[in-house]
Amino acid sequence: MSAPTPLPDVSNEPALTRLNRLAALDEAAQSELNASLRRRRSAQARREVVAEGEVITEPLLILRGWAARVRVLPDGRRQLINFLLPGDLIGLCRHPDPCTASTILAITDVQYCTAPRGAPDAPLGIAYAVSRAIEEAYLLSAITRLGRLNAQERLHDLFLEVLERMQLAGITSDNSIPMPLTQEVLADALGLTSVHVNRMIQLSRRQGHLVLAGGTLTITDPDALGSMIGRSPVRIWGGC
Amino acid sequence: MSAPTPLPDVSNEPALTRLNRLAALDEAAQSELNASLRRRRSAQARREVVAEGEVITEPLLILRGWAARVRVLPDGRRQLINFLLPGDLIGLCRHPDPCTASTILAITDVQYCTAPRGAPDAPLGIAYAVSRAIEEAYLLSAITRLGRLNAQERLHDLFLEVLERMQLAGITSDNSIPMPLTQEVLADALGLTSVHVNRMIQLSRRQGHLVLAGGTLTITDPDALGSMIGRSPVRIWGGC
DNA sequence: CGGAAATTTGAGATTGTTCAAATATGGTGG
DNA sequence: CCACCATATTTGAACAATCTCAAATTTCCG
Repeated sequence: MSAPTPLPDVSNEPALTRLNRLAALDEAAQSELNASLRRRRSAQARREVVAEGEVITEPLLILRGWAARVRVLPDGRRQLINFLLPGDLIGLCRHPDPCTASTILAITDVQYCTAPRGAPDAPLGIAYAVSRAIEEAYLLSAITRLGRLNAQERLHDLFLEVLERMQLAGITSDNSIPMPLTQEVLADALGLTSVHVNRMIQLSRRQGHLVLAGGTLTITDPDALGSMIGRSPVRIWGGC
Repeated sequence: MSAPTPLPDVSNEPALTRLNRLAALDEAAQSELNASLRRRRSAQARREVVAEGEVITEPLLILRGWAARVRVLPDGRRQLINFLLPGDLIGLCRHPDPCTASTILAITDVQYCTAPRGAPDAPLGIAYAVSRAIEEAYLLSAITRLGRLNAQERLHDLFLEVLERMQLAGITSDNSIPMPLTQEVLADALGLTSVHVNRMIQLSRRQGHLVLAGGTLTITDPDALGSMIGRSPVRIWGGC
């Protein structure tokens, strides 16, 4: 009954699931990825994965956990620019890159590996390109979030973004996701105070928008919540 | 004494100045650009250059005036995501691009043209890549600006960004720039109210940080102002 | 069971908003 | 050159959102 060796195990590696959805990976890509996956490194929570100004020699692929691109002001104020989830890439610099003055910080314990080189036209390269484009779209969303949404809306918008991204990576299929973020970390991402984040979470709980307990976040009705703030999911193949 | 015909006239086209500084353009690139430049189109202030969701078939190059990428919420709130100045490119999509749900709005009258194709390794393609990278760096800055700076700091930070970019395009060499933006437009870029923007401008005037009158902005001491908010100019060749 | 970290609560201080009106400013036609 | 209009800036005062600072509580982990 023993079947021939199947394709490399993609079943439970969110990073593979995600890349595979961005562009159908061929066998070459799969095996390169699997080779990389085996040489995984890890970073402890609160440690820097890539320090500010450090020259990234190779792009990295997040496998497990949450990291974030963070910028710190001289007086200590801190802004989390974006979260990096399994399947996200770091330092994919297409060309001479103005060395982005930002640090990559492990929010939880993080596992990552070197992202195998992908020729621009190979499936892997296409997946990378799509990934970059998606990342940029989320950056634009973050600007609108911080500029024009109020505290509660910001919270909802961020939670919806994370849900959407987790679903893409196959980490969840329903409306629940792991939520290891401290209210303080959330505050630094939302441009708010942790005290105020706390109050907004409680408000949203009372209103039945979400359930947040025991490290799990459930969003009652993502579509309804999204339409309240004019949020449309980031589309993967929008044309262009 | 008549010299041989010089290279195409780059002397007073900010877009050429900028691209030429991002990557030394060879004669081929110069002449392609000049050909494009001659077929310039224009858009009136307050008109859309590219409507939301519209498929961009060709990348565009801004030649004169100010445009902005803008996102509008269902209830009318508006966020200007970034400004597009002479030499900036629109719709440089490297690959399948999640059709960015944002509109390009002409803030002033704008002249633009089709950006000539640039092979990835040709000088033009390199200039485009650097341009993209710079744009992304400014997006990250915008997130920090909106998330962690207060009203007056946001104003200063934005003004410094624009000054920096205008200098790169050779539009100004001192610390003065044209400032055609309405306080209302500034407010939409800064995530503030036009009333509050007004008050912050007056405050900065009183403190001697800037002079703003007659459509011209002068920043008294850019370096000093920048260091007050931990702002470091975006570097063009940061390694990587 | 302890202790450190995270969440929650309260009350007052700030910052930024809202609404409305007053005052420039710039461009246009006469 | 002036009067006039539309648009942009400026001002005031009340209000709302968010922050700050401290002090409980609760939760998590060993």
